[in-house]
Amino acid sequence: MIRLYDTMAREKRVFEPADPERITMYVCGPTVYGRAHIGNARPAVVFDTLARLIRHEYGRDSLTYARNVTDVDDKIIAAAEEEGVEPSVITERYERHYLEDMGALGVAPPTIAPHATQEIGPMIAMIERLVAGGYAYAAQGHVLFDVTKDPAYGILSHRDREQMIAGARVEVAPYKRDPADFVLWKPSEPDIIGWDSPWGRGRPGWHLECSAMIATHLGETIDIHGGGLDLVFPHHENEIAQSRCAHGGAALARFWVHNGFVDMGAEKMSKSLGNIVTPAELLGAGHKGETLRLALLSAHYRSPLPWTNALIEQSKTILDRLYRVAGNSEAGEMDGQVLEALHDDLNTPAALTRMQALDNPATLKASAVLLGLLNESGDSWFRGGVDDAVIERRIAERAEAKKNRDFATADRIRDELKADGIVLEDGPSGTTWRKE
RNA sequence: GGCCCGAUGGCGGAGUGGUUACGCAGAGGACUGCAAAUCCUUGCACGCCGGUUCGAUUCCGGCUCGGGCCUCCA
Repeated sequence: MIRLYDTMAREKRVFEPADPERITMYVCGPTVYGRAHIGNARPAVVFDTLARLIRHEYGRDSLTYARNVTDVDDKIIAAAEEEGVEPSVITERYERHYLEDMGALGVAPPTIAPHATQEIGPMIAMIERLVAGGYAYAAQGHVLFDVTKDPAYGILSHRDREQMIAGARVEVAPYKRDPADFVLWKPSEPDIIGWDSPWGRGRPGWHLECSAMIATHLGETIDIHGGGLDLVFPHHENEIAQSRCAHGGAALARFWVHNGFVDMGAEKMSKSLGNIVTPAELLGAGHKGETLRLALLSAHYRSPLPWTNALIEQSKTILDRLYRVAGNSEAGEMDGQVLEALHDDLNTPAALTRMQALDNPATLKASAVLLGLLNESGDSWFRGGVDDAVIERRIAERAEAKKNRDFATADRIRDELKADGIVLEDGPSGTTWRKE
């Protein structure tokens, strides 16, 4: 029995899918205009872990997990202009990087990865439905959602219209009837990417993309909608409004799950604040993807996660220890307490704590799979990619020196290997080695 | 200004109305030629003020501080 915290209900609820044979989950994916940072990686890792848990619980093929790619967006257009290339050059490049980076973190590809530019038809159809229903209006080439027509507007973020208006810090566009109205379709200048529509040539608004793709690929009401906490308002609130109004009041999602931020210092990591660290940089610096994944899972997914070098180093230490226990064992029986922790709103820190107490290699290995950890053999983790013949020869030389009680030579050999990132360990049955 | 979240030891981080997990780092010890790894031992915390209670870190209220959203944002 899985329990999940539902942002809309503001409490943990027992997760019961509408159809256990076909569970649906949608998570807001990347806007591909730049390299993903660690903060972007958190939802990918968190929802990948949730997907693993659901599949373990309900069966390999029970879950349809969609994570979209936003490949039409003003930031993409700006990046393309800056480089003097077509937007597709930008989006293809950064989508490729995104998949590489997430793959390194052990994030499996979602079942479906819909691209906004491939779904323009259904988006236009959805806007037409909203206009026909009186929920949206066209003005100056734009189509806007009329929030006054949706009495439920604000149910996710728990704020009413007066509050939104009172807090508005942005100038209200002149074509809006109500300050809280938001764009479904916006006009494109002739030199900007766009598609023909009943309202002229233009492009879809961001919020609408997700609503349309969800309806197309997963249905009107899905089991879980996920994303970062910063998407609650306005993005998800707007998705809800669009989808409910286009679908006769059907709820968009039965569970709303949001992850907290990765913090740098006291602030959230974000591109606009300029305080980002990317998986690519960290991997380039020699950190392993699994280390970063463990670091991302070391706090509960709803808590802020302070990102520091110490965290990365601690994660590596823990992973080394887990690999020492797991060794080259095959996966066996899963540990009940690890599973129990994950069932309780994906309590990965508690699961990791329990994993560190396990001494059965097969059990540890099987349990780690749920967190996407211990994907390698112990040999591969500690020795992979190194020419062992060279090292074995040096170990033999050192053994000879030790036999002659020539510890100076023995220590010199050990130091030299250390400088190459190889650690020697003298055990009762001889010397073994591992990568640092 | 509005709405929301959080505050646990040097760091990370669970959890609980009644002996305050666990990990990392630190200290001491065993082992080692010395290390490393491993094992043992160990010091260190529940923001402040009230309230409820036999008893609160845990529940309630206030305060302080921090963070988030209200604009693109994972």
